[in-house]
Amino acid sequence: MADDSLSLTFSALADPTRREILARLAQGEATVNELAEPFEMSLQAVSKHLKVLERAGLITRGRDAQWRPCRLETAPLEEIDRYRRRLEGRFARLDEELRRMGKNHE
Amino acid sequence: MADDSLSLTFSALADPTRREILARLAQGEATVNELAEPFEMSLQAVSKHLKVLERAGLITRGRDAQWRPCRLETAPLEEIDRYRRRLEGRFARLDEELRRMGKNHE
DNA sequence: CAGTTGATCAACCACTAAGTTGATTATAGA
DNA sequence: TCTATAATCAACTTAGTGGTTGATCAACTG
Repeated sequence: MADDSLSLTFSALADPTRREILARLAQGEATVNELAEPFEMSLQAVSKHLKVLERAGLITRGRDAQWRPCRLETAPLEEIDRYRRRLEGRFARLDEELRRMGKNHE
Repeated sequence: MADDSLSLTFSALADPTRREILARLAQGEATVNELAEPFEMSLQAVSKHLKVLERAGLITRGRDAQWRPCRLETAPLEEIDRYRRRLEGRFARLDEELRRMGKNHE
């Protein structure tokens, strides 16, 4: 996979398990064990998912004794939103262009 | 990879080549050859990328003789935007909650 | 210190993804 | 009909992902 920040973010969000983890973190900080609890998979697997989310900047991890509390970070979400708006914006201008030319682009 | 629609969309967007293709399509329809032209890779590879984008609903393909003109579709972009807003919305309410409780959550 | 708990590291396996080349299909045009 | 062009299909290679288990590290607790 490419390692630019948009690719990392989109790729991190492309997994349902990771999206569930983020949904949980939107309710507040949680430890690895707490995050792993709802899933069938092993703790190690969840730990790997967290590493992916962390690399994408979607979470940060603190330290509290032997716990590593995770928290959601929204900066990458803002970045994908800017990407989307840029793309849709260009497309909208095209749409307008075609309309001005009187073409039927439907 | 999971085959739910959010996963398909995020996964499709996680590749820089595919994002370049979408950027090109935001300027207007294009054929496979036209889309492949800027890239070093083979035509077949680009054709595969288009299949991924099509499966995610990010493009549709028409037919014009032997050409298969591609066009951008924005519905999946709207879906990821709704996802983002939902997630950030929940997070914002948490933020508010913590503020009401007088906690320092920074 | 010994034991327990939280979490990560390491090695491995099965599957998928992204690229290649070569063959094939479909249409246009001489 | 024969050839050229647009695109896809098929088979294969390589590398990466998501999961497993077992070992290890780090910190609290008796």
